[in-house]
Amino acid sequence: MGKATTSRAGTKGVARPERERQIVDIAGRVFAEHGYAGTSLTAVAEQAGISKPLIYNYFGSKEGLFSACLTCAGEVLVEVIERTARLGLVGQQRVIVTLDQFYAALEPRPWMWRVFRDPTMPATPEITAQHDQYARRMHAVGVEGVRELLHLAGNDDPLDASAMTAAWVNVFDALVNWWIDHPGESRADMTARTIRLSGAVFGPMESAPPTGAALD
Amino acid sequence: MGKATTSRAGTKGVARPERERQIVDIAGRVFAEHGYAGTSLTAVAEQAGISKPLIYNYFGSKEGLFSACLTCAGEVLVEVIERTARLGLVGQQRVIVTLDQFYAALEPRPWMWRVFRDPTMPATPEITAQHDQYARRMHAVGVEGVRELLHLAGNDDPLDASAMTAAWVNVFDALVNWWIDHPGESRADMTARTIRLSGAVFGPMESAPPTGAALD
DNA sequence: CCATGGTAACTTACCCAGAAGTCACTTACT
DNA sequence: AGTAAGTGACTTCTGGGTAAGTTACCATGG
Repeated sequence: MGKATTSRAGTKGVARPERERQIVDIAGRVFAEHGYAGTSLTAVAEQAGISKPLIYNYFGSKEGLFSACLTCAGEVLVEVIERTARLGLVGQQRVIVTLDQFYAALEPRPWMWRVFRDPTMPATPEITAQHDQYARRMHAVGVEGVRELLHLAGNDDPLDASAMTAAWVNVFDALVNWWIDHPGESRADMTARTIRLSGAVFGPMESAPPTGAALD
Repeated sequence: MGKATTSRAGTKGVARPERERQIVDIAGRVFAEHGYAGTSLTAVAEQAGISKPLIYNYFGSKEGLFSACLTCAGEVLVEVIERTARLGLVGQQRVIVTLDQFYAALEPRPWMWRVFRDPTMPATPEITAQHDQYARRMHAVGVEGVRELLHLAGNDDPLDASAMTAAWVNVFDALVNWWIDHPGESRADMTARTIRLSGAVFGPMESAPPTGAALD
């Protein structure tokens, strides 16, 4: 017969790396929904079906857990934007292809975007430095495209380029969040929508950009 | 001689309505900087030079205080966007004038925008309902302008209009936040910048829109 | 084929700082 | 004297973080 104690301690047969991935994925979802400041690790542990100390065992602190989520998000997002930039597309085509690639990257883990842009993330030097590193790389790619666009309009003001880059990033933000709020829409739906909206703003394109499976 | 007790209780000659306005203004700043979840009323009381119980006396709870800030922000923002819409401008002119009016409204209290868009605001029915009410009114005005623009491009898809409205709101968000992060720029600077950027995207305008003191 | 011990995966039960919220009280103005 | 403005000092509770222990798995030696 079993002991009188009904302790549920002991391994469940899940290896550390796999468990870490699972915790990061669930924590990312919760951070994205409530923000870093509004998230309690007790809630994360509950949703993951484990106990709080295991999180501390693996990640050291709440901030450490957030840092792991941020790394996951930052690596993916930077990779997408830098790879897309290397395609050498310009103007409208570049916008559409970049968004299409973002949708593809975010499809499995939409929380990454909101975690990366969480305004309540801890203001410690470590997190700030980590975020800045990714943000700078993304901003560099964005500002390069924007400067090109502004130059065509005869504008070389660096502050204008900075403001416009911020605006563009927020357009991405809006479309990604709109997508998260409309779970019925597939990635292909969103890309088609992006093309229609872009056409309404900039006018129609000369040639269709390469999207979807053509690049994945 | 004074008593041995150096109690600092007693009125300071500030009437309740004035004190309430002052508390809302300071709380708004703190909420905007750290988010609702990251803000402690002790810190707010400290910055206001009063004690915490006075806040509870006047606002009942942390949520009540946030609600007061939200009311302040919502009323102002809705008023601006609805009043501007009534001017009957269209397209590029409408965008520029609306932004110009937003800058003017936010100049004295820039925190209003961030409080209105705080992702960590309490998820209680009261706050949610209050925020939704303002958000719906603003969205309605925005979607009307966007639908018109899309209709000119031969697009009447309501989901497209919804997504594009979200994108536009976030462009506003980006420019307002950019402004908050660049305190050296005056409202006139920002409006001039808006006009340059709008021209680069849409092409130059036929006639100059009425901005600045012309409408205030 | 079984005991035995080492280790990795896990949990229960706790500590403690800080923040929400309250009570009884004090002071100043009219 | 009455009332509005205001506070010090509490209670309560949540949430980050920890100490110490429990259970399962897996290697070895008999």
